[in-house]
Amino acid sequence: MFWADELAARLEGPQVVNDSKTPSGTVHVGSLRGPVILDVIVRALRARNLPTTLLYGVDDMDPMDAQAMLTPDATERWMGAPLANVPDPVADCHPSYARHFAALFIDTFSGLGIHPDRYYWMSEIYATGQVDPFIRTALDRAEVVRDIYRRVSRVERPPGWLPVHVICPTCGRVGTTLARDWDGETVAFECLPDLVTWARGCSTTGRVAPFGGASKLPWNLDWAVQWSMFGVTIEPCGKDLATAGGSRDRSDAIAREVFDREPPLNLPYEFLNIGGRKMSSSKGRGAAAHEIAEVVPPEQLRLLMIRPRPNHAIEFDPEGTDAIPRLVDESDRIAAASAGIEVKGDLPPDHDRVFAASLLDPDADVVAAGSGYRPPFAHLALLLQVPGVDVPARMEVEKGSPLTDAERALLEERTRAARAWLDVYAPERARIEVRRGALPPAAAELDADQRLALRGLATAQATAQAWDGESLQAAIFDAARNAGLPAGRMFAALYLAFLGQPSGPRAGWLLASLPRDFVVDRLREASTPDTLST
RNA sequence: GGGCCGUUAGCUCAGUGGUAGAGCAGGGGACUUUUAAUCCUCGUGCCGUGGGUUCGAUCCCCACACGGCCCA
Repeated sequence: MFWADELAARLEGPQVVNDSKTPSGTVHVGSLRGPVILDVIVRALRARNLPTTLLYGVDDMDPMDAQAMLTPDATERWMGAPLANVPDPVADCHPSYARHFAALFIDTFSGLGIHPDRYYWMSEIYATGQVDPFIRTALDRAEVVRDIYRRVSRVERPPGWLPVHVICPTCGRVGTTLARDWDGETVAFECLPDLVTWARGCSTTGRVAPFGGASKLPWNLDWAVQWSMFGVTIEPCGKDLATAGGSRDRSDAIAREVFDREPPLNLPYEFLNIGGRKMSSSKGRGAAAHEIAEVVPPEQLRLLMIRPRPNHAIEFDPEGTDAIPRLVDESDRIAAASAGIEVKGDLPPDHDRVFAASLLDPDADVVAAGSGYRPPFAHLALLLQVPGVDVPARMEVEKGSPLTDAERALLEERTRAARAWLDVYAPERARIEVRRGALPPAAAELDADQRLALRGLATAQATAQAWDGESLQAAIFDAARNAGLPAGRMFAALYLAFLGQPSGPRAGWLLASLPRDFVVDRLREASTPDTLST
């Protein structure tokens, strides 16, 4: 059974699925695995007719911290301040740093078919006072919180430590303040210059009532508060948080012991690793996240992330490999099989469910979606490299009937992806290059029959009227026949003469894309043995 | 130091308590007009190592090794 269906089968009643993210800067495409997994779970629950809500939170009260410094986006001036209060570094009409980077991330959701029922922003939630009762409870039970940190994670907080971060009324930082002495209404605080290494407080001291947005809870309490506030029943989380004694364990304990509520079902998931993080020195390009989203169409990106079980790490290495064409091919096999078309080889269990989960539209007709014509990726990439080829027309010929609107849209999407793939990732052998400068050395392999046929083609084309793919393709077959050469060897001869390889794209169109003089000269050159010695 | 995952055909990965599978790559073949397409055909790999349970383990248990990632 598909893993999401297995999970859904164990559950009963209404479900609230939640996830949240700190908008600390640009994110890795691997960060999308969480949202995709969430979406697939929600679909599986709804397929069982369980009323299900998908929430997505933005933890924009979190400070700009050491994590943000790992991205190229952090600003020295604002280190320690809540991300919601940091100005947008790009100045493209977002009200804050948090809004800017959250929007970048969230905008990719709909492109991947992910549509949460509701987004919430913690800065807004805090401002409304909804968190106040939880802050009060946390302060009343500060010793319990301290004990949980000690017991679960072996983290020792100083005596008198309180689980709350006041937002400094002087400098606006939240990451630099230490609170103590909760009297039931206010806490004393200090904004310390050296509390953390990544931000410098302003030394202000005072007392404040930590409510209505004047403070924020530590992240582990925030998390548990979200569960209580929204009645969350399922919340998968990444392995970085799910490790023993880690963040999730602390929040689970806080939910139980501080807020008296059983934490939601966890489903730890592994990361999506993009192979060999090293920058490609040869091309000066890296395997960066946004590049992958450009090159892998959304349906295939979803498939990549959901086909393995969530607890399996995914190693994806598109750089100079055929990983992307293979992913697309696999997707096409699953699609065809889901439409009832016979395919070779094994399929994942419940392949039609896997296919449905990969589609952007949760209500899509699986059979209709799977039975459309899907141009093979590598073949498409090849055709795109021959100038002058009418790709849609070629695809109609190969399909055997006109393309539907959906098929045309798929072709366009794939054409963009294939071009980007050739541009950034494709291995050299997937690229074709006409050797314009000189006869490729490999042409020395040509035998007498092949040379004769090439010469015949040269003679015919020197004076031919037409210079287009169809005509040249026909002329190639004619020349082969006249020389008594099997068609396959004729084509091999042409590829050796022009590409230096024994095979290539449709030869007629390839030649038609080149100047006639060059083609005729090259054919003659290749057909003359003694030119090879120079 | 702790945790999770992995270790099966060149590569990517399925898999079941009963003498191992697929895709891709690769080899071979077919094709007088889809010629890096299409079709046919070819896979004996100590299923990481060592123990244990069992009539029998790649699949269960225990160690260990190696690899990856994460937490501290």
